Amino acid sequence: MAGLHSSSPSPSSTVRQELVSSLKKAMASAYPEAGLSDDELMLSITVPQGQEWDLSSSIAFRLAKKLGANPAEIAGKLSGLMPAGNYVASVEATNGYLNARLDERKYTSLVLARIRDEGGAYGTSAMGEGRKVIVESPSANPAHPWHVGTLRNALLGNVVSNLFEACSYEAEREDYIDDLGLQVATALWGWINMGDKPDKKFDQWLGELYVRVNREMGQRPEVKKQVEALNKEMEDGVSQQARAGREMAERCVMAHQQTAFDYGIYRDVMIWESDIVRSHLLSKALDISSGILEKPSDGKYAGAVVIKLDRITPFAGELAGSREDAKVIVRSNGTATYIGKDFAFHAWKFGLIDAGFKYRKFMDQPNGKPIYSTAPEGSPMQFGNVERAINVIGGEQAYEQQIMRVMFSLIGHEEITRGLFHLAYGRVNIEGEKLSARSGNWLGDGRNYTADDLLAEATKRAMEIAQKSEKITDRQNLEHISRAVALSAIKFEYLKIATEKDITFSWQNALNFEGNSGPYVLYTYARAMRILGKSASAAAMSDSDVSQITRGQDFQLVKLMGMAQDTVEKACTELRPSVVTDYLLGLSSLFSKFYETMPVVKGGDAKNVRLEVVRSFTAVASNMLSLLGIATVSEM
RNA sequence: GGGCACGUGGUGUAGCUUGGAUAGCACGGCAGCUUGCGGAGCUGUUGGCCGCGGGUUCAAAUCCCGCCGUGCCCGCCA
Repeated sequence: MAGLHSSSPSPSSTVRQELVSSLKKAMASAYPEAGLSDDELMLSITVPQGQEWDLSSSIAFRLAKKLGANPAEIAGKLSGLMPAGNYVASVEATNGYLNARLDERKYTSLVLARIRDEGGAYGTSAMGEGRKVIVESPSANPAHPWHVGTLRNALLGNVVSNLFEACSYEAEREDYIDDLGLQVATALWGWINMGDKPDKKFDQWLGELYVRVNREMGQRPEVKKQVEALNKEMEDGVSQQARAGREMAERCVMAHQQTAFDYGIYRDVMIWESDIVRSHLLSKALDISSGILEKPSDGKYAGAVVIKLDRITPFAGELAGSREDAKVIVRSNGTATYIGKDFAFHAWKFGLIDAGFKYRKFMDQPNGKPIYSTAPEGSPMQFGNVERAINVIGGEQAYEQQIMRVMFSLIGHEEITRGLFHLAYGRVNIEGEKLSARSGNWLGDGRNYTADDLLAEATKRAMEIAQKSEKITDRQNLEHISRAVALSAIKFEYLKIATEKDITFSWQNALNFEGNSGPYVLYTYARAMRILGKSASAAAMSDSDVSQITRGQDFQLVKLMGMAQDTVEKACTELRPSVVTDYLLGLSSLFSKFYETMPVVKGGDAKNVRLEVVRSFTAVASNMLSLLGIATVSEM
């Protein structure tokens, strides 16, 4: 049976290792003085673009520099000293490159056997064994629905967590709920004073109310004053207003969770801002950082607790870009600023201070696991206390995140600075306009720029196409299929764009199901499933069947399938979901070319091995898709 | 004023961390491919001073320096 994780090196890295040791031997014999490390050898190996060779090393160029010799000559000499190995069939020198050809039969056997044996675990890694990481996402304001920008955060957080888990880390999916602050006070003022009753999904209703109150505040200064007063009252945690605010926020978060569930996004724990305040985490954080803080008795910052920026800039020169000379941690009225609270919160995450949080079950999730939540009354549980934390937060907050990291260094906890990573993602704009929850430009004409409306629109579009499909035998299942296709389109569209880049949202792109898209990958998968369905026999492939593998599209596909684990490790290390989308597009495209040119069911002697390649493709594609939170369909 | 991020065919993008042999892919345009395992596909074609200028190197989209453009940030808001 397949284990939960693969503990062996990938087929691809197995053959690269083989090439490295062969290179090493050749160099030891020809150029004992070269002194290149294994890492340098490994890094010199690439997969060449052309189809002629399978692996290539540029190490001769590096050696040439060291020895003052001609690269072509060196490569020629080395290749003469590199005999065929287990998987590497031959090595030749071309223009200074060392080009290796794999034994396609042996290598195909290796890859196909690994996929067959490991099944759902194929592509996973033991890289993070025994390590725990917190992923904080999406931390949406509980005053309005998820808009198309919030969705980017939620999808990124989900995939990054999946990647960590695929690499054997324990990932704690955590959502920070800011139920205090002006945005909640604003919505609460509307809830109390405008007398409306919720007549639609609560977050949508509340968001529309929130926009109206913001307009009201712009016109009536007294409303603004009342909202600010409400904001202060909420912070005490015990007043009627504070309880009303929490209750409203909880209803909004429940509605957010409905959206999350629709998108197949789950989490482990919610940490509420009001519980952080209640826990007096701040004073504990101030205790451990007193050495770097000051409380000026006069001047601009009189009565506040601040950190002087000249303490920080020697460690992070880029923070010199401030007009101010200090950052306020605690306001003169005694309440913490955003940075203050976040610093305290992260001291808790890393186990530096104990919050004494109490937790209760917040709600059940469709994946069968409950979400826990901090709460005024509850029981202690084990959350937090990690050595690594990823904050999925918009790039516009880079400055504050950076200050926080430097603060940990300054109080002697360099390891926290190293373990804390800000996964900064680019903005999601709508038609060149900055998306703003407050202004209400997420409210569209007919369809809103919300995660809910996006999914509804995409599902509608998928349904239109599915209804025309003659391939869907299970007509009862149209709804399910359309939903899956729609989700694949949306998720893929977001995740394929490099995290740091800004996105301009357009309905046309969001509803495009062709080309480099999720539906394209699903379509390819469905065709593969059809081929498997057409061949009744699932006879195991034999050694003689492998001899039918050619050096054409079949072997190209096998080679790419051999790189699944490398892809997952790279995506996890670099926190880049687009590494996985790229891989899937390449895989699907190669598979399409493969079945277009090489008959499977009518493949004659090659039928068995080609069927095994098709089976393997479905396994690899489905494993990689599930990392992106995308479910497959067997017909569409 | 300063800081950070981004700049790749008409459009959207991959590659940049770790320099390497013709810069991948999609959309759009044009021309084809279904009595074949599924046309949400496949094939061919069109289109690129990799923002600009220097530098390092045998070799630069990739590294360094300087510009330019766009976005974001520099609050006792979050």
